Amino acid sequence: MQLNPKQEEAKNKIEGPLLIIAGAGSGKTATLSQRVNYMIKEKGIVPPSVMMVTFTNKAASEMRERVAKTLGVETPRSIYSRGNFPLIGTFHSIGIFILKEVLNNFDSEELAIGLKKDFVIYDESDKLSVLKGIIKNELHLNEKEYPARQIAFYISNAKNALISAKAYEAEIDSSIKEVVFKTYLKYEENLRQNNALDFDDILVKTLGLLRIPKILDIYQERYKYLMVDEYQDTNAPQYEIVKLLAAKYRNLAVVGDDSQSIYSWRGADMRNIINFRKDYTDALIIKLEQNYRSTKTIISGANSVIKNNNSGIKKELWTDNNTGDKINYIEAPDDKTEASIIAGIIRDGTEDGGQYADNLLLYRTNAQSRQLEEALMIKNIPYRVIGGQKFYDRKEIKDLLGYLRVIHNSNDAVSMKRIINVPTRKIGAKSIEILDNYKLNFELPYLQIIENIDEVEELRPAARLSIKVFGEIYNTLREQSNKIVVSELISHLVKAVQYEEYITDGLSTDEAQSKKENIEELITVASQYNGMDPRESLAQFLEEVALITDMDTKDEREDYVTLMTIHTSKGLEQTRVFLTGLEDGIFPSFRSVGDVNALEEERRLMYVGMTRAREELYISRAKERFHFGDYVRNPESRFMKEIDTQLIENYAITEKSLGGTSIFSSVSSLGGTSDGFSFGGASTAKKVVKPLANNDVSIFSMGDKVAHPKFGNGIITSLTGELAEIAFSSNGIKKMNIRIAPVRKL
DNA sequence: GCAGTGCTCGTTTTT
DNA sequence: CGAGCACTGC
Repeated sequence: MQLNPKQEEAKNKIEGPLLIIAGAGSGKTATLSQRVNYMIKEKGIVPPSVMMVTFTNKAASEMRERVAKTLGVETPRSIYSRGNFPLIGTFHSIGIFILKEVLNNFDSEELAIGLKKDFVIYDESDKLSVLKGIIKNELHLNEKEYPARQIAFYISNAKNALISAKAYEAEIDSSIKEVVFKTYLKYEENLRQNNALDFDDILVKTLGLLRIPKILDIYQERYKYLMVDEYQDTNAPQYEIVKLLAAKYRNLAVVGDDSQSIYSWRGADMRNIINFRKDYTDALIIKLEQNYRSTKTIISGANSVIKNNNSGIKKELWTDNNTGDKINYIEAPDDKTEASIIAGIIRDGTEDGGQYADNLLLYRTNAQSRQLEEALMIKNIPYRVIGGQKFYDRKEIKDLLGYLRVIHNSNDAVSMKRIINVPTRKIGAKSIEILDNYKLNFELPYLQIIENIDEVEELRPAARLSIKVFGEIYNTLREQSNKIVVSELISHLVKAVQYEEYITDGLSTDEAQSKKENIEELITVASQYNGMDPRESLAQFLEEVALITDMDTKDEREDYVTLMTIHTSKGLEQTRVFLTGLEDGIFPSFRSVGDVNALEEERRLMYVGMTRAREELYISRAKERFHFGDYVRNPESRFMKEIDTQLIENYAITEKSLGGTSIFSSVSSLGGTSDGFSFGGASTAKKVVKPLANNDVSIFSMGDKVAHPKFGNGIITSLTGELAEIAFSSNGIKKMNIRIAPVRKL
């Protein structure tokens, strides 16, 4: 791609500080990748001295791909590209990279950051379980009064503001903060003992290392050229990390758009980009305002919304593209109809030769995806939901990862508690509590306690025996982890602990099948590390799964509609975009309406959503929405009123566009009795309300094999009229009315 | 020790 | 409405 003069200028400015204000769709990625190319090919800069920070793993891998192409080398699959290549990753992945490298080369006692090598990363639920334990068992407080989620929120905010546990004492101005302080102290101690860190710590600990002069020196000397994308969304630790790394050579290019700053709730501070020129008074500032993505209409619409914000850097997006169609506004009577109209438009679009993949469906909150999914299912439209309940949050995946984590680090108490009795091996809550206390008092890894379990006198002999049995499995797996790569280790582990038997028992065949498929997928992901040193493959795999999100996984094989939150869509673009749920209370969120700053952030979110569209933009709202158990009527979103009316065309709701709702509403009115059936095609199988079956009894006879969604497969052992006795292979004999039961002949 | 049941409570947005 | 949780009865 040929760069325009401003992009060219940004490409050529290599030395010294540079701020690129890159509007939506202004060719930022092309500029950045060509800039890297220019540095290396024209300026003779060695690739490993370049560091580039992106916002998502997906952006990082795309950038790696582009850079690899221009350099004519193979794309490194991760940040550990030992070869002659720039370091490209998110703040978090680069942080882990630095932490691991430093901990492998320096004495951890000397570094004093409370972390040793082979650390584990705790996710949200791990964090909550630690906090719950502290609140309940150590502080003896009522969890209802002090919910772990709320405490976690305070602690996370403190970390993002670089306030340590000790320093938090100065923050106390309420009884809740008093509790936060106490919990925070114990939480940090707990992490240290488990050799674990949470997500916020990745940045805080990395910063801690870089504050050590001799460490900082290494990284300043190695990475002399720095680039940071989405700079408007950096938080305090990230800002400090960049500042330190850039302090010596000052070759720092930051890219961003204050109009697209949407993460302040996560500690991001827009002032970092606005004040860049104050931090680096000699900075060159380049504004990329020409949009190559969208029609004139869409750009005008987005501009008319964002101009209602007061804060920010002055700029205006413009385009040479066609005027294009008007923005379609759908005002549906209710949320079901809203979804159904959208599904109808998508279907009609494909009948005219379009692709499902041309459509992007956006919403404010993940919960809104449900209605849309149902409407798509009814019309048999393939789709994929990004985000929401993530693959790695599923029980079977968390269980197996729990095993891998305790194999990797036997100090990891959270994972140990998770798996020591999964599948059940008669190690109950009481025994786990005794082990826990023992570990806490003697500061021993689980491995050692288990090996010397006979010394734990509080345990009954039966419990001791159960733990010994577990200990043998655990030891075998640990030994194997040195000999076989992680993908094989998972297969072994599934067999060793009889995990498949565990999921087959007590679950329907459908559920068990989907869990098995998930395990298969996990093994597939892990097999990327085949051929590596076994221990190293385990370590890297665990790191990957800790940092990866759903949106990072590539899926280019099929034609499907994509659904995601507006936040997740930042950086993406699509031919036709639907922005749904434009109602005050939903978007903007009811939590923001009273607060000017929060409202401005919501408006920026609206701007982000609108500017995702290339050709067609649909905006929709429902006059009535089934929200919390009953119907609510939200007024039209204030953002809708901010769009120039001349740009809008009201979508005419016809009989045809309503078609398809009737089937579903009659079904859902039955309520109550529901049986899930999975929908083929989409990867996320969802439940749908289904009426009672009305089977033809005459097709069944004694000895027939049948399938039941709850009980699995079975054989009809007796049949009198409609009443059948069915022997299920894993659920025993059940009596049921075969006409209305959800059974299927095999 | 564990499954099954009834209860409560809740909802932004994510690396 | 539904996930998650405490409680109860084996």
